[in-house]
Amino acid sequence: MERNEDLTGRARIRDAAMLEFAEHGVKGATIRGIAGAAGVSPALVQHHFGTKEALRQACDEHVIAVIRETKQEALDGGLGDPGFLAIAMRTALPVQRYLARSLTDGSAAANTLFDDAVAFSAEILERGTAGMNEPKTDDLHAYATVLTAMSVGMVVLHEHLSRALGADTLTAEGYPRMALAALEVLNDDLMSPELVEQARASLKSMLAAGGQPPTRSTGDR
Amino acid sequence: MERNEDLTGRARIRDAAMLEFAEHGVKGATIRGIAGAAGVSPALVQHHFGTKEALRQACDEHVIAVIRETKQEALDGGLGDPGFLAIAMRTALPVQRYLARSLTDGSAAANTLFDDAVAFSAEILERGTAGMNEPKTDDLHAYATVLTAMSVGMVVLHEHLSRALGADTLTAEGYPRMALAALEVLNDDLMSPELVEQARASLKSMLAAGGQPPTRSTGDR
DNA sequence: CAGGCTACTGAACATATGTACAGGCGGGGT
DNA sequence: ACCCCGCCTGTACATATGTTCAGTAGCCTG
Repeated sequence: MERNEDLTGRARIRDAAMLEFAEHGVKGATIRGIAGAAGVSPALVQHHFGTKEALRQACDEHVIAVIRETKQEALDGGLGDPGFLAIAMRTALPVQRYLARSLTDGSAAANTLFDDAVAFSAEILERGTAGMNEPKTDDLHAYATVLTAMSVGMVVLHEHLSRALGADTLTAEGYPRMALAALEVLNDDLMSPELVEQARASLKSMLAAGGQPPTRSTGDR
Repeated sequence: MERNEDLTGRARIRDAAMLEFAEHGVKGATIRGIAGAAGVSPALVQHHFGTKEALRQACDEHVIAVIRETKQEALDGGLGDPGFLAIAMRTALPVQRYLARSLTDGSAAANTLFDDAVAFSAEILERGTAGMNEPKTDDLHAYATVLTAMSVGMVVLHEHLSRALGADTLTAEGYPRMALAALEVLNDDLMSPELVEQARASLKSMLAAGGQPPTRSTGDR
């Protein structure tokens, strides 16, 4: 499996690279910095990935794989409370930060990922699945695009969101407060009242606890 | 005035720097690239700004000045249709792109600008000005923060928005379609129905014309 | 054990890039 | 006329950085 190999060498470098890329940008991150963060020599990075650009592509592919995996998992287990936002919560933090940076740094993977998210969002809105209403608009594609951009934008701006709210919105500490506000900002017609109330209750309990999401107790993994 | 001097040397460099910074990031942009784009020698950049970091700060200060000026202008002339979105539309395109990049590259100016936008948004929401309703929420600060992040996020992700919609959302070509969808995505309670209808009508006329905002009926092109 | 393969390292190299320096050009004041 | 001063340029230099190369250690296979 890929996972076994993941724990050794190559994967450590790739994970470190994702963090460094996210922190300093593709151009700002250095091979030496990545190697240092991974605890290996700079030459090993070249040995495994050859070039910096190839390393970047490896990160892209890994992110795509994780996202697809997470999406499938969410679809199987019935998509959670506020849809996309919940999915974003699940995916690993380094992946999110790398993706957020890639969206402004520019990468083919980020582009297709965004476009896929728009298509997925449009699909869900169209055939109102699980408490999702079909919005009354004459431009559903633009609707889905804007909705996606707003969701993704909250991840891209997580640093500023977190600073303004006083808690990291990418962790369970600041996430519920942000998500609750998002539920109020967005149009009520999007979700059925029951689903809204369910999501709100779930987020409020998360807010009170300040800890892990409550879905942990239902035991899916 | 400052404007006369703006046309010569120093200002050309600063404007070129904003574009280069926006395009390649602070780290990715090079002195030589900026000088080339401005049509001057790399040494002149040093002569005027001394160091790359100082040039960056000069860009920051200029952006802050432009934003403040635009905001004041918008406040005096009665803030336009959908509030912040309209303001964003007005500010010069290079400024927006530079700001969007700075928000993810990290800069003190971008941070304070975002925080100011949140405070301004909260202020408007609190004392419902000009058709703006006070939202029914028990966490107005988070509400204002999320609303601001969503608005700003649309600018930050303008490249992806534009690709998905097939038209540049930072120009009058793609903007109305995006703004119309945003009006539908956001909660109706935010603005009074009259203001919503007014904004929608204005945007639709802009969409039909596909040209400049209706405030200037002199059709060129 | 021999051989080879893979993970890994230190040193070296070429280029890109920020920065400093010395000087030229043109105008305005004495 | 002379000189000073701001705008501007070409060149040079030190460093950062991506990349290459030769070589070592461990391990598996024959």
